[in-house]
Amino acid sequence: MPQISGKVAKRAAGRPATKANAAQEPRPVSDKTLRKALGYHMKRAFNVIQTDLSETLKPLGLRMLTYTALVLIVDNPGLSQSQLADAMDIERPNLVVIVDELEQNELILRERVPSDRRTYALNATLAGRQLYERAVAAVLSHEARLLARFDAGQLEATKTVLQSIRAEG
Amino acid sequence: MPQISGKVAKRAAGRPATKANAAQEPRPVSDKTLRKALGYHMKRAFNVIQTDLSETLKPLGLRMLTYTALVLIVDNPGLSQSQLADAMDIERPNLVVIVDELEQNELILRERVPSDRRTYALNATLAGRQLYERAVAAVLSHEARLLARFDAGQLEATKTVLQSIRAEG
DNA sequence: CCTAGATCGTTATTAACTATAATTATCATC
DNA sequence: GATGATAATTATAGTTAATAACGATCTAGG
Repeated sequence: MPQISGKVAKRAAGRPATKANAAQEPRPVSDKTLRKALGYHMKRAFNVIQTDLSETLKPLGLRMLTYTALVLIVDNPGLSQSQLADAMDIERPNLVVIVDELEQNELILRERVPSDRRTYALNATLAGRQLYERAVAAVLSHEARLLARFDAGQLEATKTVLQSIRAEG
Repeated sequence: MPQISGKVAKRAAGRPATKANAAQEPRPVSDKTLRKALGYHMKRAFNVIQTDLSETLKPLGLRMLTYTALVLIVDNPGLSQSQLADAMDIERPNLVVIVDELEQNELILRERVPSDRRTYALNATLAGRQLYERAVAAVLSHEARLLARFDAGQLEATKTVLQSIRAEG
């Protein structure tokens, strides 16, 4: 899942520029057509953010999906796996292993609810809530550093666009 | 790869609201903590755009990766697989099957270059260039429809932020 | 009551994308 | 000419996503 970035720079730096290859100097690959689409920029930017996020979470023993699930469980105590899967936009079968992992790490509990014995009420343990605090702080501070150079107006416009794209579906 | 979206709406719509469940009406799941991070909005927005893109490309027999590769090959005739992999930010081994697929569909050619017989010069066929035209037009018009409601300033700010994120790595 | 249909969590399976190590052929350099 | 680097490839494994199907349970209509 972590994606390597910045290879173009590595390539460009590592050229000895001898007489032999001076002629066919590897001209940088043009992405003039791709860059007309916002989705292209979004994929590249998302790769960067996702890699950064993964490295932030790794020392805490979390991945992006387990982080997302843990945060939603802490913020919404007692929710069901179906609700959680809906909130995460993933299929119910794929959530099972995520909840399994959180449960095995004793970060959450699957509790039976008497009124509907088909469902589990998901609740975080104390350790889960403590990890939540550390993980959320780490994620936000990491991202703040990554976005430090932008002004609030730019970020607000970006957030607005991204949110509205999501809303339309 | 296409991700289902809009499930929350489906769920909310399908409730009969009888006496029994009126009490524990499924309150919408709160993402108040997650939404503090721009990466969260980016993932959701990217899912929407990616799903839209995949559906746009499917009738043309392309996926996101084969589309990206085809566009870069048409725009950069004769480039090598290493250059292409670098431009796409994927590992060289993973590019092989993509180039295989484009070649089997007779959209591109792997041509030996005499000056360096280790590399292939990738070039699009006539069919490849024709499909390129149709695919690029389809992608841009689809995205234009998806982004129609935003003004140019918002989109420009978004593009600037996304590009700079990518540049920093 | 009680049967039919729906929902919840689950298993199994498949496909797509990503990442790493190792191999072969070729090139560059000393 | 030997040594090391590069290009493409093979093999492999890990992660994520999508679908079908099942048992248990709930809901609704007769």
